[in-house]
Amino acid sequence: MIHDDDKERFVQALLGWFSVNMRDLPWRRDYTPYRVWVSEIMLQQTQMERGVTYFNRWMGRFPDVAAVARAAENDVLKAWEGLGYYSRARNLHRAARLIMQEHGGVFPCRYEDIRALPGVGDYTAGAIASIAFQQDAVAVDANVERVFSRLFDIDTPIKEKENAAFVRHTAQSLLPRGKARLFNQALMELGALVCGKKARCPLCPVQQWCEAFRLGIVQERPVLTARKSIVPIEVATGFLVHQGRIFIQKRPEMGVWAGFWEFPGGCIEQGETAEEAVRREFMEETEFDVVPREKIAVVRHGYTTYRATLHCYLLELRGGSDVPVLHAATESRWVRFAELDGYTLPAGHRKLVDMMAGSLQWQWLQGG
DNA sequence: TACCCGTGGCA
DNA sequence: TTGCCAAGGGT
Repeated sequence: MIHDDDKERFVQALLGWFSVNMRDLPWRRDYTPYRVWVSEIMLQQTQMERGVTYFNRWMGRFPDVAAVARAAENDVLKAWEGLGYYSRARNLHRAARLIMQEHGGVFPCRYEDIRALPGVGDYTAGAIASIAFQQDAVAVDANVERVFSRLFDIDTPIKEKENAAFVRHTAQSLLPRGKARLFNQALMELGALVCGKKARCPLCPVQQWCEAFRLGIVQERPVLTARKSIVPIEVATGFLVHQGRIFIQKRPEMGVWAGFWEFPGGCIEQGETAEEAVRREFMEETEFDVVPREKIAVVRHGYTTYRATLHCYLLELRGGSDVPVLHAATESRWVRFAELDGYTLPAGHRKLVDMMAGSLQWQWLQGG
């Protein structure tokens, strides 16, 4: 428990710990609004190490808001390829153009204006306002919720509305004026480095205020709500090769991987072999009559609530036209292997391309 | 308000 | 292998 007359000591312990243990991250070099914004969007639901890799590459490509606004959406998505949750990239792009048009190219500093940007919710608005502009705003993410669920031994699901409100209110009451940049980051850093899923209580600077620690039930907090279970699926897909070129199609603008390019394919149904499935899927999606010549790879990858196993084939046209009738795409192309680099693909399909590119056996295909 | 939206690391 | 989940937001 943190009593009113104890708040200052708690904050000092937390900030003192942070000043010693904060990680050296690229966006902590200088807290320009643009860099803070991009880092916050990139880190949503993303592991730190991957975020850093994409962040550095992104800054090389888009050094400022204007550079993002100037870019075509395809180039923005290409820079985001492999990171997932691609609406983040689309919203970043929209927001950049909005900042150029509505804010004269200057990143807005008013909380309401930041919050109004597409892709910016309560957490991100608070993070940008506090970290970039030193405003006294809270930034409650899953780290902070976990830390508070233990400090205050919250014994009901942390995602419940009342609990979220309590965490937000409590964070606000603890927030030291003028130090929100440090305080918010310290709380999140504590959740990431010490008070993680597996708690490392001996390292904790605020252990003496932790109710769950006192009760010996740290590992029972936070109380989680049931997640949607992961569904394993078997998928058939592959390279349809014709005159040295590979068939790709562009996915619809709605749903998963909106607007991404892909190789046709789909789920293997009950009682069906992978070869039968890939033939059926090509027929349904393109009206191509294809024949599998060879199995070229098995790729595993997860997305949203699925864990997919991709059975990948080298396919040929059995006959007829090389002009598809598209039923699951807005556009299609026949491209050389090397040209695939320029298209934005779902991670599983990109993985397949990378595997083929790295294999001596398929050099003839790459030369085509 | 549930549900959708990706991905790879880790135990 | 399988489940869990990492600096959430939009609808």
